[in-house]
Amino acid sequence: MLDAKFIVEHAEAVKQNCRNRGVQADVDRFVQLEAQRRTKQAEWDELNRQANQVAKQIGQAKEAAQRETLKEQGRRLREAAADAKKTLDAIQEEMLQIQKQIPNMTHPDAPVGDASANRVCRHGKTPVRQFDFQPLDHVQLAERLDLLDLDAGARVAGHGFYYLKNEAVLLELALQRYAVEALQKEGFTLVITPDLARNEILEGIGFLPRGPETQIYSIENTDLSLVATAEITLGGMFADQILEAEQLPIRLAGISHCFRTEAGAHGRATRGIYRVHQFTKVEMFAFTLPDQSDPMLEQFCQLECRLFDGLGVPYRVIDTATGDLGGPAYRKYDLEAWMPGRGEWGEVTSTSNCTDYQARRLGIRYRVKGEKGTQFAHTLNGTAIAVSRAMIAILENYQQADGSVLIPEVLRPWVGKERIELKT
RNA sequence: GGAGAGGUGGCUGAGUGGUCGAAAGCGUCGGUUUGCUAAACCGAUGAGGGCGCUUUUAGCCCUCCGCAGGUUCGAAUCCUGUCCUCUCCGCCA
Repeated sequence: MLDAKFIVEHAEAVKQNCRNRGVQADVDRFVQLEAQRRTKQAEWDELNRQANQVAKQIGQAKEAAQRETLKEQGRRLREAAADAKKTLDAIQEEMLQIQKQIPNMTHPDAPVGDASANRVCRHGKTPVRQFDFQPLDHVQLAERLDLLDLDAGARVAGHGFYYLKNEAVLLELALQRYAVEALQKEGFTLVITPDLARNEILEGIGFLPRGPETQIYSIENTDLSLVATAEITLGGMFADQILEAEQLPIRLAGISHCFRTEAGAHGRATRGIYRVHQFTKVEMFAFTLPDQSDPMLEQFCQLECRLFDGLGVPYRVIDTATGDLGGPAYRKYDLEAWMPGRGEWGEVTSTSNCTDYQARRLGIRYRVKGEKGTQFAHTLNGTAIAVSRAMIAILENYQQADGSVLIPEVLRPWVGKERIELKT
């Protein structure tokens, strides 16, 4: 969420930003409501002040008759105050609805336009491999190597679910271990988060748990949902907390399962485990001071690059265009890995600087010693490893002419072998 | 799941209808003292919003004692709901 005062004072910039991002939000109405809110707020304050004054007099009044008169007066004032409050609440509710639709402001260097304006800003160290045979996609590979059971997944839980088998299980664990150890060396605090969270937290991060378009599975008769990413639970860790400035930045590396309904995504890249309802992800998250968030985004992006360079997977880095940014993001980089079987680049990581947009909703603040008041922290998130997609990239890039798949060297200590052989 | 206790400021913790945004202690910050440090002493020290001022500094008002409602002229205090924490019992990986 943007600050209400900021919206009012920079209405034109906010409107332009909405246009750049292709978002409809009635900024003018918001500005108008803010003026009304102030008036009503003043009215409510004044009525309360009077009522408080009367209440004090009653405490001191000696005569019963005088007390009764004052009581009546107090009653009327409280009623009037309640009315004013009702109007005030209605105004604030309408403002909140608009405010929630307004996306974050955008980094001046982010390309302006829709998804076609996305800018490739760099490539990984590993070159795209030229095959001297027809490469298979991960589904074919997994079938031949007995790594995946999509049929059983569908039978048990429906389309979009899957069983990992044999070396794929080891690969999943190895990828987690690889990411987690790398991040620990970088000084991240390791955490395993809940896989469920309160809807209030989801909303604070910027997910909508309800509605026809929702990506979120919710738990019936509770206010809980399955998390779509550990970003939710990591960001929620400090909800309503006041941090000390010297604690920042705080960097967390969290493991969670991720659950997504993928509503409306049928028919598009649905083959295999590219788009699934459940996967495991190692996620980076940071809470920073405002002037630390830009460099932190670069750091997150570099860490993602290093992880995929280490895996020996070819990738490119996308500086996401305004029209393709999610609401909370100020700037976002995606890593897209080359997936030979699919014959296209596929998103494997995503890192965003959300500035204070999430922190304002979640109440994540910091205090500077010696200064009055508190400020909202900045939050950033970034994928270290999304296991299912990383696994596709590895299987497809490391496949051999004889049908086997080499294990990336960095993962061999955990997989315990250097090659996945065809079963005979 | 059952029974009980409890959620108050950065922390500990007092406060059972009015003068309580809230004692006290700790912590933190500033000052005095001091060769330095410590101790001691003095002072300051919650958040959000509004008015005012606008060069700065004051000043004033409202809201907030987990959260949401209710009773009342008046609620941290009484009532209801809810969330959370702790203890004991049960169950269980």
